[in-house]
Amino acid sequence: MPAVTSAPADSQRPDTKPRRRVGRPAAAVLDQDGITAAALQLIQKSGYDGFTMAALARTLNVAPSALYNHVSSKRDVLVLVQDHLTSLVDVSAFESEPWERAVRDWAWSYRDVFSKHTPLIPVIAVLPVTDAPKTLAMYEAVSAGFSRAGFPQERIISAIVAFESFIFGSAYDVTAPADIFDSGSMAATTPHFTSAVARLAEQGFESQADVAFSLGLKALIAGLGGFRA
Amino acid sequence: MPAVTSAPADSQRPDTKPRRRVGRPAAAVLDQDGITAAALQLIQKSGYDGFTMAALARTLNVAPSALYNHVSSKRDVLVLVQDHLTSLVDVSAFESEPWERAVRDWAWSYRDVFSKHTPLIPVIAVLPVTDAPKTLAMYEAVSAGFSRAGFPQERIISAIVAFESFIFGSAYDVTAPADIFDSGSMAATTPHFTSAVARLAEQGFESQADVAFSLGLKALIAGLGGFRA
DNA sequence: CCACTAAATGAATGCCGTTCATTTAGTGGT
DNA sequence: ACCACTAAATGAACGGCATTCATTTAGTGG
Repeated sequence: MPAVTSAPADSQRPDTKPRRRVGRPAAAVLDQDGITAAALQLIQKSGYDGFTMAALARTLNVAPSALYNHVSSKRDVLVLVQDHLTSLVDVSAFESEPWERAVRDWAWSYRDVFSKHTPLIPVIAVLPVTDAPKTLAMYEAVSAGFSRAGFPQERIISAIVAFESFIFGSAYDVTAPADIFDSGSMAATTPHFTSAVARLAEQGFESQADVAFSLGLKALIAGLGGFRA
Repeated sequence: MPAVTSAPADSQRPDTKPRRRVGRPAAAVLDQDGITAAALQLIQKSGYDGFTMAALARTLNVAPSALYNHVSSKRDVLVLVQDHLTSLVDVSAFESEPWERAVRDWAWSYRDVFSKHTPLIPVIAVLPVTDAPKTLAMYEAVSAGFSRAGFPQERIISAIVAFESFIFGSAYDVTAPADIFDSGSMAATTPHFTSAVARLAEQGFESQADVAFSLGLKALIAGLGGFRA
């Protein structure tokens, strides 16, 4: 028993409104690059909450379903955006600077890019590199830098993964509210923690996230750098 | 003009089915602990995709809307689960072992717990500690350990945050597919990376994620441990 | 005993991603 | 010049989701 939505069957030629375009347009309106660019713009304007297939389609003056001729899911769009963003990560220092400085610059740049795009982190973290050519290019540049710096081949990937893990985790920190560690009414029962938080706050100019990132990064560079021949 | 859904108005007392219970039950069926336990069970059985308010309600033999008497949103439930899971993280070594070993045990335990719950990471990472008492308790235990080990007060929080960032990032790695670094058809254009991947694979027994985690953790412990008085 | 409240129901709402039959404008082959 | 084919659009569905709300009812405290 189908629910009849009662479209009046008596309209012979309704033409109450000028028929909208349907069918193949003069030239293709959409392609993956256009979709990626529009997605990025939309995300910047409306955030990841406002990033819907419907909203994306609207900015492209197209029906939502049209997107699916060029992309197979919303996740696909996120992968495209991710890959584009990764191409913005600065790996140039690997070709001019000593390893320590190169890693440091790369790590900061990487963190800064994705701290504005943390919803992509779960996507990147498990994405096969095959699906993201620009990401693969970044890895190549970094691997080459590690290799040139004298890293033993069999440690390179592990070291990069360690850096990346730290970078992704730190990207979240950037977005955390400033008072995240305020223990409020529980302060009395957590004396060590509460005092440590107070001590940090009372002398902190720099952003908390930046201090922690700087500290950890230095440790990783010193520790992992020790593997070089 | 409300859309009339045409319920036949002629049924005086339909009683086609025995009326379901409605109204206040003998005793409250739900509370936050019960919801948390059920949520955790459901997540373990059906994963985070299968974790719906409707599904959760079903396992509790309750209408979905009933949950909202005890919890204000789905995110709330996730916070409850997160806090419970954090109480499973082992901090006991801070009371018996030297700092290096204690941090190591804590970090592995922390990573292992959340590698099975990565969808919670975006939640934890930005959650004020006030909203999660057991999480706060973990921080207290860890802060106390750092303090006892001679860490300067104003570095404690930053050091913990650095560890945590690394831990969260590494939790994602655990869930990544084994062939995530297979460069496929692009292998020719990424020689350094491809060879490094091959070298790692050819000698690797241990899980890739574990190797990277172990390496990075050692570096962080060595580097950050240097701050102790 | 009665007013009040906590706690349940189920119907409705408004999104969301995705699918599908259908339409149409170019394109390549004969 | 025609025609078969295809790429690319449309809009109407669909099913699922979190959440809201009026309503009902069983205990509870004064």
